[in-house]
Amino acid sequence: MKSVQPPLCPMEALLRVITGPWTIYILWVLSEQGPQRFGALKRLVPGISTRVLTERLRMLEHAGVVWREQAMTIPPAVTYGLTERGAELRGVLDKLGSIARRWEAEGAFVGTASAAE
Amino acid sequence: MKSVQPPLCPMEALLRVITGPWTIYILWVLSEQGPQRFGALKRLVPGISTRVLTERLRMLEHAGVVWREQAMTIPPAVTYGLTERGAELRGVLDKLGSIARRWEAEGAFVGTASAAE
DNA sequence: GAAAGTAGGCACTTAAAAGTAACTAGATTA
DNA sequence: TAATCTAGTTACTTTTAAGTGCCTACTTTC
Repeated sequence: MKSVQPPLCPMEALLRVITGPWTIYILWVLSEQGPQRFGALKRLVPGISTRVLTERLRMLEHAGVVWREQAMTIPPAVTYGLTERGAELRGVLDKLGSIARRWEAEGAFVGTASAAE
Repeated sequence: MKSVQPPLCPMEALLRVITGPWTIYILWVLSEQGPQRFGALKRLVPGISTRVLTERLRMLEHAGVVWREQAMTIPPAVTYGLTERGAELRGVLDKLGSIARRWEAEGAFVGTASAAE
């Protein structure tokens, strides 16, 4: 038995890609700091577990939002960066971000969760 | 012991508002069909449980995205609709939606989950 | 010869989110 | 008199996601 879930929207699919606790943060870092290696990325997203970071990167890669480049050297070096699609996404996310900041200033998120504490 | 969670972004806060399985769907319905009463809304979002619908509406109301109007009649009649903030949100969501549709056409979400099955 | 560094994989546990179902109140209708 | 309608609430269960820690392979460095 599976949950019902709204079926239609491609939007749901997109949101399922960009949401989840750390995803936007990762995209943000890749966008601001440029392409990063796995370890560096992990350090730049403090608190994330390898497991989740790996999973998110796989998912983003699969959706074509980030690219992955593996150098077959012996301590393997893997680098991740934003694709064109990722950049495109960032455009909208920036707009969303400016709304978010304004709303925050207006106090929209006060008790919504993730407030202080 | 609490989970760490990325602290900074107001964006995370906003995304926490608009995500969750049914939220956008609800916003979409309110945007397309206009203000609706609770029961009608539930019928327009097939498969959702009262529990989740209530919770989402409370959260959206709290964030100032939807308004709630209760007529104190005896079978109580409660109506929900989009606020100005909700309309503003819809603007961006539309953009995100057009990206989503394009990406879908390009096959971005094929194995991302929520694909056919 | 031992330790460290890279990019994860795998198994196990825990916590959060969602589903399910039963229940409320008072007027109206059959 | 009993059932129905509205807009939920509450308790309980299930599902899903996330966190934690341990393990690998090979080379270079100490």
